Amino acid sequence: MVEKNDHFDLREFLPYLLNLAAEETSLRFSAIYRERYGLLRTEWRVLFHLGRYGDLSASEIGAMAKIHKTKISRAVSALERKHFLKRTASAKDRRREILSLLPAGQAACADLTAAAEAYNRELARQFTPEEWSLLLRSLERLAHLPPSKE
Amino acid sequence: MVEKNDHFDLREFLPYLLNLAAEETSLRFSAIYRERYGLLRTEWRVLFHLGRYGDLSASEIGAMAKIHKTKISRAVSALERKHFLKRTASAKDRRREILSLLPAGQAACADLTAAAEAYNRELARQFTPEEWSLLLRSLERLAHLPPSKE
DNA sequence: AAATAATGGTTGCTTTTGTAACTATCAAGC
DNA sequence: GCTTGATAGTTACAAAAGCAACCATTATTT
Repeated sequence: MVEKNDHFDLREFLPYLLNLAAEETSLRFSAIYRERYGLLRTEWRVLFHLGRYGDLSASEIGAMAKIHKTKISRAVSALERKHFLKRTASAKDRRREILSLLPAGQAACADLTAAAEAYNRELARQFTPEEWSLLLRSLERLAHLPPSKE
Repeated sequence: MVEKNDHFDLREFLPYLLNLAAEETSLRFSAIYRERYGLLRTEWRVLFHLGRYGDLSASEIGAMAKIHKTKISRAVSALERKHFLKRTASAKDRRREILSLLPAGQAACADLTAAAEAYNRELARQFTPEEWSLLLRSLERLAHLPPSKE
């Protein structure tokens, strides 16, 4: 494991570090929604968006969460099979489907949101409040999200 | 797009932000190694590790980069097909294969490493030096990497 | 020394994702 | 009103990843 003369280390390469950190932190949480409700990551995200922002169409969710429409389509089907949501054809535009959570979906969403908050707080404990908020803001910038107004 | 009364926003959820940022920053760089050399992400990582740390076995790379052995196995086969590396059976342990870069692999690795450095500098320009180094250290901590000694 | 366990690596099968083509509906131009 | 083009969503096919079973070899146990 002798190091070469070159100076550039993968551990200074931001995309690499981001991938490792993302994988590491996602893993433990994905175990929760997988074990409790048999959800996939995209399904959890769609569920969360519906619970958080109310009834939305598939493409609205896609725009907000940057998920491709085929992934959303499959996630919606899966959530429908679980009776977590229902579709309602829009009256004015019959191409669109309004998605709304059913009681089972709302319950799962509330449960998982609480778990997500707890997990987030646990992650935050590794940092000072200043480090934490700087970290979040830096990631927002890298993800090209509009800065949160808080 | 009316917000619910609840307070927790996905944009404060670290795993979500990490995934978005990772995807966003990986995308542009993956276009480079894909277009120039037809490499997949795992292949690029294996190539880089060999270029950076010298001859290694598959499982050594896997341990360093946290990549599963089947992914490595297939990446090594692909790199071998491209004549980017060769395998040498270890004398003392005939199960192990020492992987070493061939000239074509070294050239590709040097080229891509330079591109990675340039891209990294470009990303770093979005931050002050203090923010940048804090970001890297935070990600290392989240990824459970031993802190870099620099 | 034989049996058992552990390690390095590959392969086959299944699940998941990505890409592109497709249907259906709506919007715009002429 | 018809043609063209855009949008919402689904589906089919291909690429990639995950998982488990599988050789071959080495280490360990008795």
